[in-house]
Amino acid sequence: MRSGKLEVLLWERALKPFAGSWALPGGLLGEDETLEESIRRHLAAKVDVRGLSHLEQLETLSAPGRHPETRIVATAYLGLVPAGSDPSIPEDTAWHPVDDLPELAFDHLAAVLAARERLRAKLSYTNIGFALAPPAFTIAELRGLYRAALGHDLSATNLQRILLRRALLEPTGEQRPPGRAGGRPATVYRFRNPRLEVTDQFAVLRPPG
Amino acid sequence: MRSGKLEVLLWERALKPFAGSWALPGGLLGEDETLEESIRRHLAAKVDVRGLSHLEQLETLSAPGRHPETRIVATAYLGLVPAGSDPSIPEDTAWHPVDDLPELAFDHLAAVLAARERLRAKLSYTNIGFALAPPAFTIAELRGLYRAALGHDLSATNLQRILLRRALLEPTGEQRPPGRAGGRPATVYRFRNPRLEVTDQFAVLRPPG
DNA sequence: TAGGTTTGCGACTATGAGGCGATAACCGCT
DNA sequence: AGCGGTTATCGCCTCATAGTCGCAAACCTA
Repeated sequence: MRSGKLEVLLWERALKPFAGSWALPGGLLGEDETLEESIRRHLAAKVDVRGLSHLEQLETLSAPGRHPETRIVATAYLGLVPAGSDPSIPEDTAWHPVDDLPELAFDHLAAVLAARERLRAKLSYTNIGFALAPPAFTIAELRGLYRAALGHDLSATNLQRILLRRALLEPTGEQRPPGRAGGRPATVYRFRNPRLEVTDQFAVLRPPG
Repeated sequence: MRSGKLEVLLWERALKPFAGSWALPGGLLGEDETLEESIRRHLAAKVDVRGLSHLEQLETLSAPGRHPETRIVATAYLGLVPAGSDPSIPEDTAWHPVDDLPELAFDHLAAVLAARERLRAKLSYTNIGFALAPPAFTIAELRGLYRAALGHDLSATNLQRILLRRALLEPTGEQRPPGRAGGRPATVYRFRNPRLEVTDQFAVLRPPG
């Protein structure tokens, strides 16, 4: 989450094939590592992986022609970084809004779209917001994150009640002072559990109206 | 679904490694095929794949030691066959109840458990029942399938209303005559759409009481 | 025709999402 | 100090849907 938008870290390819196109970070699987270890290893070459708040497997892409030269089967992962953390990234990488992507190499567009779908679905029935949110936040700030990730607006009242009822949030005890225009100070919350947790409620978060 | 239980087709390994253990059907990915094509090809060697009512990718298993001799990364798929269809299978394969599995080769137990979880979850928010049910059925029969797949009982009244409200079922117009003991004849239903369809309702089907 | 059995359906309850307005708690300005 | 403006929070209401219960429908056998 950067400046109110859901963004993805892309890497500009210098070599053929797809030179000049943007690609997801990744690389070849080593002899003695799992896929997740491999993802973390390749990602560590680009960003500080300690900032990674969540990592989960998506689907495996296997179309024979997906790489124009050799046969490569790729497994896509969804990795999340909390909002506000601004890790330094190399020259050849950049954040791109998911809603306004450049031309992507290979079938990486499918992977990005699958990732967004997975994220949207899990926002409704898990506590995956913890991976998107900073350590502490107000309801209004959290609403902004959910709005950007879900792609539609939602009621702050409703969001607060749902997350509190599911016991996913807890107040830190602190308050956020109001801005210039005044207003009641907002209570600061944090996610109770910093690991993925599935709710027994499956109700989707809907747009108002 | 066989005799009221959720079962999985396994293949008894003759060769090492894991000789004598049971394994999921499958095989190596060919040079010019997708994973799904490969699954269908290997499956065709065991059963009539035309009976396959659903096929979807699960997760990709990549632990370096999962094969004791070579390095093999495997992608697990969930395939479903409608109840009542009894395809002929070779000598070295057999159906095993998912709740009472023999010793499985490699990490195939993890794949089977993941498949069962995926199926249970999708029964609640998709029409995946179509892949488990025969072409036509009564509510009581469908309830039996759901009970076996979900692992718990559920109310026939509730199941009927939910599936009808979501417009997943439609009556065929026929009726099933009652058995020996009598009783009101049951209306026969079928699934409206023979392809996977995600409901906007995410409520989980709960056990009674 | 009486009694038993299974299915179907309508009425009721419970729960949680979503909407709306009142109130709380701050600001800046007069 | 008082007042209008602003933002956050909370309580109450409505609505949709899941789940429960019991009765009526429609069949059987004796």
